[in-house]
Amino acid sequence: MARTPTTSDAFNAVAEPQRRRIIDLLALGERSVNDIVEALDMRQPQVSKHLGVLREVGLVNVRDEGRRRLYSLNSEALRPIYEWVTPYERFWRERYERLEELLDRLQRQTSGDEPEQ
Amino acid sequence: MARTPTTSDAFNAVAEPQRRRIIDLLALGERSVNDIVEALDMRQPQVSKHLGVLREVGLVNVRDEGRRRLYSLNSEALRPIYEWVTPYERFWRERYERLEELLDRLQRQTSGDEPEQ
DNA sequence: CTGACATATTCCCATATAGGAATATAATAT
DNA sequence: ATATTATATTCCTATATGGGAATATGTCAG
Repeated sequence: MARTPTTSDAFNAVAEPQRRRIIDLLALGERSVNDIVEALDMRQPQVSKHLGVLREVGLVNVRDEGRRRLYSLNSEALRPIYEWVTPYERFWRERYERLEELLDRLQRQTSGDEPEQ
Repeated sequence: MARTPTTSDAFNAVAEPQRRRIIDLLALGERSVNDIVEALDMRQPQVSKHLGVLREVGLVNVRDEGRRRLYSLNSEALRPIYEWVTPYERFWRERYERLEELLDRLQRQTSGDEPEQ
């Protein structure tokens, strides 16, 4: 079998850095293809292709306005990623808290009986 | 150019569903390759290969114990994903809150002057 | 209708998968 | 030393990618 296709889910669609840039831009509001091309300094065909992938996994919506096509973000589609990764946050947070506590203890332990330098 | 390599960052490493399963398992604690093979019902070589990718992007640590190799999760490496996706949560949360508010208003509006059925 | 603008599609290619199968390497036990 | 167990690596193949370049499609203006 080959690698999981980019269009198979949000995880794969978002793995490509350029597509994350597009998403980050669309977070600011609706944009035409050309807006994206200029803002991100990419070639038009590649932007269209990336948008195609994003559309296929439901990450963006499209709306026709004259001869332009306005793309907007559908943030809901990011939810599976958010929900998968969020539980892991407690691991490094806990570690951080333990570190803080440790530093605190060291601080108290050394204050007063150590000559400052 | 080809697709962004799986070993280029956590985003790409994690795009593969089997690798997420491995991560989810390691979240429970250190595991040997064979533990993973059995728990996830995968072939040993594929597990080793997936672990290689995860190792390369720093998502797991290894420790030798006799003839076994114990892999553990390094959740810190998930942080870039967490930090990228988290800001988007407010989008759907806001939408949800607006919906709640709307339902609340409708509730108040209809209560009392509508025959129950 | 024609030209100009906006977007999508097609063709090409180098590259990298993920899994299967087989085998290599490593460590331990006897 | 040899067998056994645990893990890694190699070779294979079908498949898909992302970018470049060129072109097709669509839509408006005059």
